[in-house]
Amino acid sequence: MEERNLTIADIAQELGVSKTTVSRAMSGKGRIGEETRKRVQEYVEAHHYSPNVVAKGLAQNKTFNLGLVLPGDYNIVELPFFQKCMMGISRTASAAGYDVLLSMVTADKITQLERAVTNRKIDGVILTRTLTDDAPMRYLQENGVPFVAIGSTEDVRVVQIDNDHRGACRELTGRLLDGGARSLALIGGREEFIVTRNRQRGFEDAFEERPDWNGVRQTFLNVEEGREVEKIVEGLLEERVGCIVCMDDFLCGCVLNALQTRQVAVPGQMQVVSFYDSTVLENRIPAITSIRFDVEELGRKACGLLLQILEGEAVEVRTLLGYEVRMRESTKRSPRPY
Amino acid sequence: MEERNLTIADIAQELGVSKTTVSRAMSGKGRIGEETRKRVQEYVEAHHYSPNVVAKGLAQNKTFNLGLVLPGDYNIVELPFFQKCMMGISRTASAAGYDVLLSMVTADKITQLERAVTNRKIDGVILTRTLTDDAPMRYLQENGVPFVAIGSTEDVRVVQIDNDHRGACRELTGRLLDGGARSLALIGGREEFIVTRNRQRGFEDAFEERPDWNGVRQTFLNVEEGREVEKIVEGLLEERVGCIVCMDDFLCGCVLNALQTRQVAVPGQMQVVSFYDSTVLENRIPAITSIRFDVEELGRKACGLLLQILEGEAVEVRTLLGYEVRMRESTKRSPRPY
DNA sequence: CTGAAAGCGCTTACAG
DNA sequence: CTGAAAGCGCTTACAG
Repeated sequence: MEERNLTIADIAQELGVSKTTVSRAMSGKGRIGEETRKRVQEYVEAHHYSPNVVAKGLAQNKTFNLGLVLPGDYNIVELPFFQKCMMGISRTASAAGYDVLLSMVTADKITQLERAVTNRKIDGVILTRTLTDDAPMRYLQENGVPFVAIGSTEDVRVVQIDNDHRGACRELTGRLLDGGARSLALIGGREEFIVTRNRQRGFEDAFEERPDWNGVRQTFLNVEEGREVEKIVEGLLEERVGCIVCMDDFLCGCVLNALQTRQVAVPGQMQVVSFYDSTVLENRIPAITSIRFDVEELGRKACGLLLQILEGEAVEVRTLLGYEVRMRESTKRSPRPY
Repeated sequence: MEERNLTIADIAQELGVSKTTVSRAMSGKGRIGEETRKRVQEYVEAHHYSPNVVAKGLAQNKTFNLGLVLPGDYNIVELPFFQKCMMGISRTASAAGYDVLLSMVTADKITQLERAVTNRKIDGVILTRTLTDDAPMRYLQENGVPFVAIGSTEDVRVVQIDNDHRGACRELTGRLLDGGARSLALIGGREEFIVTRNRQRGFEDAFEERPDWNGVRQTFLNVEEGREVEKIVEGLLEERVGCIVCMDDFLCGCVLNALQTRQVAVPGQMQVVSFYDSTVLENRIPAITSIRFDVEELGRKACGLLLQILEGEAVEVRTLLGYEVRMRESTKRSPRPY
């Protein structure tokens, strides 16, 4: 308890030096005698002194807080993503002496973010996803707040970091085509999420790379509910589509349910893949072919970028992280093709 | 941008009053002339002045930050709970002029929490779950940091708030028994989570209330993986158990998968219920009978309690929130009992 | 009702 | 290499 009230002035007095000296001994800035530094450091350690970061911040016009913007809407499938992101971010921040301040925003309300900025509680911000019409991003730009976006955006002024969703989807789709898929359907979520568009592009890239492929493909976007998926799947079965590509594990789960209800065997009668590998499908049988990203690493790097920016260092505007395609049972070449 | 640099001194000078007066006009503390106050307030609004909360904090020895402790381990089923909690907490905090600082802890590492406390970045803490051997809780107590725990604990000194898991499980189990269940099994997660124990107690309460009930019941705790569930279900089928009670939706999902694989009809041949209603099972067919809590409300109230404590108000040490039992198809009385 | 001054716990030119 | 002093942007006894 007592340590909590120990101040730099106490130490200075105790050691018979000035506050300036103590400050310098701790920060390492400014010239200071080796011996003096040691004396101070020993005292500090012995008494478990730790500086008041808030006061330090006030003097330096910094807060040592990073703002983390999280969507407040509930979408179960994305939750593991955000949690892992948070983990990576908060670890990296912690290691650099920063803490993470939370701002939850919804499509129409970014007041929590505004508060944090207005109250000067943060030095910079990490956005955890990008939208086509991105209110938080706009706000930060207008107010000159440094930030990095997890996700992609065409605005070349924003420092952004993302997994290569397009490349990943291109490769996965390519494998399906090369594996003999003749008719396939893509089911995706909201188009306002830029990641949705990138996945779609990757899907299409694969066809463009194979001009000789002749088959049928169709795309359903902005699909959000299980009911919609149900309808779509029903239609696809009538049209004898043989492969369903889902943009995320929630949609994939719905597709699997719909197929199960209708007694359609996977992969026997229908191949199914997901463009995102969360734990939602973990216990599914058969195991689902999908793409895996290292999300915690994404969080760590995003935070690292922001930290660099805050240090005044120049950073790459665009960072693209890798992916891993995991082929599993749901796309095993079917013994009796549909 | 300019507003961001506006200080109380600027306003004082501009208005020809002292900083003291400006400060008082804003805080409402201390006597001040109605006219002066109005002048200041008008200026403040016109120029979008907003005080530097950090400086204010330094002067008042407060931070206006609340620490939020979240588990860093990944458990998909609990994620919606924590997200909703966060939402409720951050909204309430925001409304009261506080921000939320994140600390992710794991079973063996609470360094992020320690950092936040040591750095004097927070005024109080909210714990989002309780454990039998709770390291974060112990740390906070030892360091005299005010906190409230979401969840229950026997330590009567800690301000705690929880949904009535025990009562909810008692009622749900009771309904199953009254509905004619003759042999049932309880499958639950880690015993170190106090919520697990409370659910188990509620389960047992129901039997004690019905001394005439004669049937078979068994309990499996510390079940964590799909494989384990598989084994258990297999055994239960051999023993002709007719009702499986799952402590959470993850376990329930595993149970359903196992039953499906073995072509066991729900509820026809087996009744299944879950003690926690997340969105994980949302699209399951049949719909699963379970218990529903208002988690965002839980977060709001927890935050409200902490805020009261910080204001020096006395609060109820123990708050118990309600629940809702949702009877669904998975427990419809079977037409041809097993 | 209002203000000058000291203080919150740090940092950092500036001078020595 | 070290220190006195001013400053970060607020609040708050104390005096008037």
